Amino acid sequence: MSRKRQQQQSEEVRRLILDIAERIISEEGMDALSIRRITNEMGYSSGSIYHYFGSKDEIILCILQEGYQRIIHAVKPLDAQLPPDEAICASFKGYIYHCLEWSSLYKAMMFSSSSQVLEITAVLGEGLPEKRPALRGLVNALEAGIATGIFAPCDVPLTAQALWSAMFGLLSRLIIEQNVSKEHMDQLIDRQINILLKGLRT
Amino acid sequence: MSRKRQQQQSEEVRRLILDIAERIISEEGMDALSIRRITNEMGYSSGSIYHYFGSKDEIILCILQEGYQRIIHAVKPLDAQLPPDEAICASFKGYIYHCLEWSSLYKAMMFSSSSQVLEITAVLGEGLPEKRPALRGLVNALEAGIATGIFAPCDVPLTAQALWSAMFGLLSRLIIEQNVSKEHMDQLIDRQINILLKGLRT
Amino acid sequence: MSRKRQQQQSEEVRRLILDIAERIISEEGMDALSIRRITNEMGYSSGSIYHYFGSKDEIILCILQEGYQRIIHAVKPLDAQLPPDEAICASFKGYIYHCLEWSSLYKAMMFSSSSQVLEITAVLGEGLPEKRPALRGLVNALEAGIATGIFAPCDVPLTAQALWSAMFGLLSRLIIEQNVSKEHMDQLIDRQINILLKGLRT
Amino acid sequence: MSRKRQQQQSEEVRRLILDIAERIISEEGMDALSIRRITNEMGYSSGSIYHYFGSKDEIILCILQEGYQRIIHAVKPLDAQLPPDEAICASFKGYIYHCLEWSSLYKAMMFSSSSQVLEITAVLGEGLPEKRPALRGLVNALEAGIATGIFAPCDVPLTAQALWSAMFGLLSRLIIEQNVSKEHMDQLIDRQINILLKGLRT
DNA sequence: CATGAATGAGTTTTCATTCAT
DNA sequence: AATGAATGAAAACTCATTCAT
Repeated sequence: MSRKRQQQQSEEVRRLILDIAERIISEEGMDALSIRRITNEMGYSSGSIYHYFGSKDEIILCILQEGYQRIIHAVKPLDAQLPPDEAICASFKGYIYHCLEWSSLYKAMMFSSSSQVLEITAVLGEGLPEKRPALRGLVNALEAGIATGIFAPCDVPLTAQALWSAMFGLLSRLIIEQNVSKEHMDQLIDRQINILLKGLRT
Repeated sequence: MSRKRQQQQSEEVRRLILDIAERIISEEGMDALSIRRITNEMGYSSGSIYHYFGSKDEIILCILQEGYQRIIHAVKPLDAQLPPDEAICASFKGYIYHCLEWSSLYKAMMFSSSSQVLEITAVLGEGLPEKRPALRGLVNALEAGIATGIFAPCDVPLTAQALWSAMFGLLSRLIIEQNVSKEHMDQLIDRQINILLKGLRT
Repeated sequence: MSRKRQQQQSEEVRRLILDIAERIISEEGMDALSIRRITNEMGYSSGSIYHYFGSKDEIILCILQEGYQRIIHAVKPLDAQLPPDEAICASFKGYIYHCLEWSSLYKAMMFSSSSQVLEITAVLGEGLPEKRPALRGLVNALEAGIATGIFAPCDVPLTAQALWSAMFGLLSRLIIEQNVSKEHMDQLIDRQINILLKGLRT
Repeated sequence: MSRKRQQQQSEEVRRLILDIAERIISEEGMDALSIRRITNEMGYSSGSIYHYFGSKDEIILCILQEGYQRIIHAVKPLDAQLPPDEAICASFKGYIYHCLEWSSLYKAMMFSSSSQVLEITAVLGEGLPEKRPALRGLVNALEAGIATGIFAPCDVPLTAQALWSAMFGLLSRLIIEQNVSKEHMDQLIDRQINILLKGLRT
C-alpha cells in the first residue's frame, strides 16, 4: 500500500513538473525554461527536481514527446462519412488551428533535429506515412479518393508527405511570423488547401 | 600603403569572426554561439571582438543578412522565355537545392522570430510579396500565367504566399530530418511542385 | 531545531555580507564595492551571494537603510523639559558626534543622488520636514520656541530645513576633511550652533 | 620655432581633453567619464591620450584643480563699498547660484577626500581661512563688520569657517537633492543667510 | 605624434547541478 | 523525500592601458 501510494505521489509530482515546464515553454519559449523557474512555481526547492528527473534535458524530451502525443490525439480521425477532399480539408484546418494554440511547443518540437525528437516527429522517411497517425489518415483519404475517382492515381505515401509538408510550411510561417492578421491567416489557409486539393484531382 | 594594409587586415578579421560564428551556428545552432567561443577559436581575448562589432547581436544580424543575401543572389530570376509553369518549377527547384547546401544557416535564419530577422525574412505580411525578391518573381510568373490562360485567375499575392509557404515546408522538413535519401528527396520535390502547379491551372 | 538553526545561519550570512559590504564602502567608497570583493572576502564563490540578495542594488539599499536607521535611532528625541534653544543645541551636538562615528557610511548615504536613496534622505522637499524624524523634532522645538517668545515668528518648516542644512554642511566638512583636531572641531560646532540659535532669537 | 610651436599645440590638445572630460563629468557625472568617451569626442584614437596625460587619474586631478580655480575666480571679491552684512549676503548668493551651474563638478570636487584634492579644497584647518580666497573675503567682511559695530566681536577665522560650512551645507543639499523648485530654493537661501547674519549681529 | 589592435582583468548576473543535512 | 547552500562555469560587456607600426 505504502509503496504503491508513494509511486503514485511521485507520478503526480512528475506530472506537475512537466505541466509547469510546458506552460513556461508555451508562454515564453524554450529559452525561458530553467530549473529554478519550475521549482519556484512548484513551491519546491531547486534541488528536489533531481529526484524526479535526471537532468533538464530529460524534462525537455519528456515534454516534446508528450506534446507530440497531445497533438496527435487532437488530430481527429478523418471523417469517413465525408468525401475524401472535404475530409482532408477539414483535417488540415483542424490541425492548423489546433497547433496554432500550442505554437511555442509546436515550434520547439517540430523544428528540432534532435534524434530523440525526430524518432517521434519525422515524416519523410520510407514507411513513415503509415506509422504517423496524422499521415495515416491522409493516406487513407487519398486512397479512398483515388478509389472513388475524384483524385488522380499516384504514389500515395509520397503524395501524403508532400501534402503534409506543404501544410506544415504554412503553419510554420504563421507561427514564426506571429503578426499575421486572423483574416489574412484564414484566407491563406483556404487558398493553400484549395490549391493542394485541386492539384490532386483528376 | 600602411593604412590601406591595416584596413584590409581589419576587414579580414571581421571576415574571420563572421566565418567562425557562422560555422558555429551552422554546426551547433544559435544557442551554441558565444563571444567566448568565437574569440577562443580565433586565439584572441574575449574583449577584442568589440573592436570589430558593437555587440553580439550585431554579429548575428550580419551573418543573417549575409546569409539572406547569399540565398537571394542565388535565386535566379524567373526565366521569362519559359512558360510560367515551367519557370516556377525551375525556380523552386533551384531555390530548394541551393538552400539545402546552406541548410543550417537557412534554418537559423528562416526559423527565427527575432524582429530584426523577421524584417528580412517575413513573407506573409501585406505587401511583402512585392518586396521580397523570391516572391516578386513568383508574382510575375503567376500574372503571366493568368494572362496566357494557363493559370486560373486568383488573388495573386495571396497565392504566391501560399505557394512559397508550401515549398518552404518541404524544404524545412528536408533540412530538419536530415537523413532523407537523395532519390526520395527528388521525388518529393517533383511531386510537391506538380501538385502545386496542377492546383493553379485552369 | 534543524530548520531554526538553518534559518539562523542564513541570517548570519546575510549579516556577514552586509558587514563586509559596509566596510568596503566605508573604507574605500561606493565604487570599490563589487560582488567579487564581497564573496572573495567571505571565501564564497561569486554566484552564492544571490542566495541571499537579489542583486547588488538590493545589498546597497539594505546597507543604506540600515545606516539611516542607525542614525535615526541615535537621534534622541528633543528633550521637552529643556528650553527649546538648549534642546536644539543638545540635539545637533548629539547628531553630529554620533554621525562622526559612522562617517564613511554617512557620507555614502547622505551624498548619494540615487533616487532610491533620496527617498530616504531628502529633506528639502515640500512636506518633508514633517516626515523626517530629525527635522520633525526641530519643527516642534521651533514652534515651542516661538510660542514661548524666545524665537521670532517665521516659516517653521523652511527654517528647519535651513538650520539642518547648515549643520549638515559643517558635519560634512568635518567628515570630508578628516584631519581636523578634536579641539577645533568642538569650537566649530559650538560656534555654528551659537550663530544659528542667535539668528533665531527675537 | 618648431619646438615652441609644438609645445603650444600640445598645450592645446591638453586643453581640449580637459574641456571634454569636464563637460562629461558636469553633464553625466564622474562615472560616465572614460578614456574612450573623451577620445571619441575628440576624434582621436584611444591610445593617443597617453601622450598628453599619464593616466586617467591625472586627468581627473587636473580637472578638479581647474574647477576649483574657476570657482574661486568667479567668486567676486566682497564689495567694500557695501555694508559688511550686505556684502556677505551678496557674496554667498553669488557663490551659491554660480556653483549650482557647475553642480556635478562642484560635487566631484568638494566631496572628495583625496589628499591631493583636499590640498585645494580644505577650509577647516588652522590658518586656512586666510589662504582660501573665498574665506579671506569673509574674514575681511567680518572684521569690518566688527569694527563698525554691526557684528559682535568673535573669533573671526572660526566664525568664517562656521558660516561657510553652513552655506556649503545648503548648497550641497540643493545639488544632491536635485528636484527642489526654484522658488523654494530662493526662499531657503534667503532664510539661511538671514539666520546667519542675524546670528552675527550685536 | 598618432593609430588602433590587443590585452587582461574587471563588471553583474544566470544556471544546472551536487550534496550534506 | 526534500531542502537549500554552494559551486563553478558560463554569459555579455567595459575599460584603462600598452605597444608595434
